[in-house]
Amino acid sequence: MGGAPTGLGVTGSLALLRPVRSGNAFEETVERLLQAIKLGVVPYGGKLPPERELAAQLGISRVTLREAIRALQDAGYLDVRRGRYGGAFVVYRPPHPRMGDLRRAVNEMGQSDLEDALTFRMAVECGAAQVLAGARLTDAQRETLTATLDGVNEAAPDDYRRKDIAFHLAIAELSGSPLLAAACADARLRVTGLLNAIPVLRPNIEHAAAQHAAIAAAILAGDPEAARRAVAEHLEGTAALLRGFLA
Amino acid sequence: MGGAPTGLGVTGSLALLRPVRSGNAFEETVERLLQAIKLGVVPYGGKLPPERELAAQLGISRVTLREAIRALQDAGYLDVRRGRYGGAFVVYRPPHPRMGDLRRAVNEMGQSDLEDALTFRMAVECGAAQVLAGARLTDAQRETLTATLDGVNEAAPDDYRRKDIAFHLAIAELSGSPLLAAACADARLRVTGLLNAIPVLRPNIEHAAAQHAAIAAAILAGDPEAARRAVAEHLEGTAALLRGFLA
DNA sequence: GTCCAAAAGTCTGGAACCAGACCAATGAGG
DNA sequence: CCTCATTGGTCTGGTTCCAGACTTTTGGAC
Repeated sequence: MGGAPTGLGVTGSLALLRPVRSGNAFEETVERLLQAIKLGVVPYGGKLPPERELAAQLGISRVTLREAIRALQDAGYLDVRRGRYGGAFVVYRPPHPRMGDLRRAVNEMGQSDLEDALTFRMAVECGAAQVLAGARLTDAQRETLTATLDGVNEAAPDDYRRKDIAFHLAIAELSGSPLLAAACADARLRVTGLLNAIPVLRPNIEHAAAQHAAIAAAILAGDPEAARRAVAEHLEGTAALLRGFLA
Repeated sequence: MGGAPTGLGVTGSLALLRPVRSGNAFEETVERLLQAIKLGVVPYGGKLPPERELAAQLGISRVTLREAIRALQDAGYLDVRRGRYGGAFVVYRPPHPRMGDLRRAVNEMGQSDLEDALTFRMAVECGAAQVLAGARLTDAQRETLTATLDGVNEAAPDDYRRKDIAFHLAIAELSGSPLLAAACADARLRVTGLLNAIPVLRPNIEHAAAQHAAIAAAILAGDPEAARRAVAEHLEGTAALLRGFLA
């Protein structure tokens, strides 16, 4: 095997020579909007930004955006009204989750993709918590953290997921690294569909609440190691649950 | 402003409604290939994969890939030869670094960008090492790790950076999470320009070698905590050096 | 010297996507 | 009731990008 020098070999080339484009602009857009709806970024009854504005934000043409909106309209997620004060309104309530949905959702995703997403999330969220705990926090930062923590604890069941997301993302954003925050958001997105299929039960909430409190406490106490461990423990729980549903 | 309900507010919508396409396929491809060359994924004298294969990996058409290759050829990075045993060969050597270059490079980058990149790198590389140390390693994985470690230690000065990158990326890729590997590669890319501007001196190499050895040992011993700490210590060194050059 | 496989180079038709101009509907406010 | 700003709906021409078939060059193997 003379051949050309292979450099780092497979190592590195896998990461660097990965696909440049995620794929089809239309499908990608549908997926994004669907995530925004299911995550509650745009709540029930809420309105998407005007087409021209949204198209600019997403970096696509209005035509492509409209196709995506049309698809979601046909699928019953959106109600589009024209005229002033019109727009694309969210007409979708997340169904109350059942364990059967979860099993289906987990198996829809490939096993390797699930493992990838869980590993990635574990790494970046632990990293964010550790960084944040190691930083000198301002009063405003401390307040934001406790406020979002309170938000989860006081959330109505229908709002629980949204508040939970807000707490996790707050840690990421407070870390002060936009790159790290984006990575955490991305990681969360990849498991959102699955987490949404987990019923929100009182014991789970209480369990999670204790872990959330531990995370916040460790961060506020400035103990990076404890913060990292607390996040790891928290995420390990849901990760194990999801893994358990693999065929 | 009555308006529509805003959901998670800025949090989340920033991440969700970000651009779907990174931009122009051609430019994106040029950038990628350039990174691969500068990172040493394809070393001096080495050959890029055949066009058809590479196009498939990058998820673009051969036409677009060829345009990118042509641009790099014109810019003097590649030498393209046809016929069997032909291909696109790397004709580029990173210039020998001087401290003046480093100062300039650091200040070219914004302070916040530098801080962001360093934080991000710290988080994801620590995460990767921790994950890898916590996994049950196959013999092949162990061998890959020790082989890349030996690679750094035996590297000629001109080749040191490449081998160093190979070692760091090997840890990321062995973690088994493509997402995490991509994040580590991305993080490394953001500081490559700076690291390349640091002269490779014997004391630095010996210091780094000891830290590399500690990292590998912790991973092979299956001690996630030690692995994480070893990586943190290793990265903290260069991070402090770079921070010292801020205006 | 001839053959052949592997690689770059070329061409074509079509699909996806875009930018921008223009049309149509809607409902609050005068 | 009328006006008008705002929003979705439509159309047109052009650019980018793609999939695949085909051609040419090259150098090792026989």
